[in-house]
Amino acid sequence: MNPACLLFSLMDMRPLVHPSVEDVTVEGILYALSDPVRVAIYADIVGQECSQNCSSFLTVSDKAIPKSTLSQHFKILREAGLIRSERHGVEMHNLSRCAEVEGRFPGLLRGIVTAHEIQLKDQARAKRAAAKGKR
Amino acid sequence: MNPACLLFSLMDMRPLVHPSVEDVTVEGILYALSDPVRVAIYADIVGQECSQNCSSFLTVSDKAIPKSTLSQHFKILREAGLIRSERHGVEMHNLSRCAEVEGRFPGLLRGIVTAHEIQLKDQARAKRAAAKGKR
DNA sequence: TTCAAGAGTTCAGAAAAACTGAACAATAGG
DNA sequence: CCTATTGTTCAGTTTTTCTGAACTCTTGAA
Repeated sequence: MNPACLLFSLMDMRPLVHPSVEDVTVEGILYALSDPVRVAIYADIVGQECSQNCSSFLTVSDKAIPKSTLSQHFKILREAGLIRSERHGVEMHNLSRCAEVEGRFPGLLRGIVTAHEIQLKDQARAKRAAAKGKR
Repeated sequence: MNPACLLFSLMDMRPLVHPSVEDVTVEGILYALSDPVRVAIYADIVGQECSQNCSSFLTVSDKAIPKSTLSQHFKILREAGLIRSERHGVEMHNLSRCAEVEGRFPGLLRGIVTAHEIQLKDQARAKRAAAKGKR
């Protein structure tokens, strides 16, 4: 048994599970980011300089997300190795592990985040065009 | 109604659905490639010079896949915009649309395929190390 | 110490999605 | 026409995801 796990179980704490970089899988990353809500959350965390707590995502792209669902989304992002979550008092700080993942899979996350940005811009442009066509 | 669709419906054929490049989504691509079987199929199609039919994947990485399941996997890859399928007589030829997707999302597919290759190499190395430890 | 409020997690039932055997279509070659 | 081959569709089963309710843990005030 891992000494850290033993310590944590003796202390009756449930530490958050973070895979080590070598245990991160491509499938896990792709699966985690194949959900619109999760990729929006991840893009936000990557884009922000300071870490974000979970509840700041109770509404993502004009859609209300129940906090139990949000908790699952964060768990999936965390266990895919995409983010690191740390308790700070009553709330959680989430920060991206993109540097680590970049070391193992160069170009992967950059490609995904860039593609996501391109898609957002295209959607915004299409929306403007549709609005212009109506009036 | 799209004239091509009308023609096809009059002819009672069911053409395969291929989204145009601008309708391809990041989520769709990530979802399609988040499955081990599908990413293996896709990597194979990308790697091969000539197009492959579906049944050549009835066993993927030492695992037998029912052909109904395989048909669904190909449908998902196709409707994500990752491959183009063409009937040639009784069988289907599948070829990659990576050049088109590269035009819309530069670096995305390269990053994913490269990451997949890195992971395969790491797994092979870990396997060799485990075998060496045993004997 | 006790109480209340806030952030997140866990659980279990409901809803949605994936898997797959069986039946089916479509084609090529006898 | 008959058969073999390739792939699709359908429906029932299995698996996964979603989410409201109850719960834990921490902070801060009384």
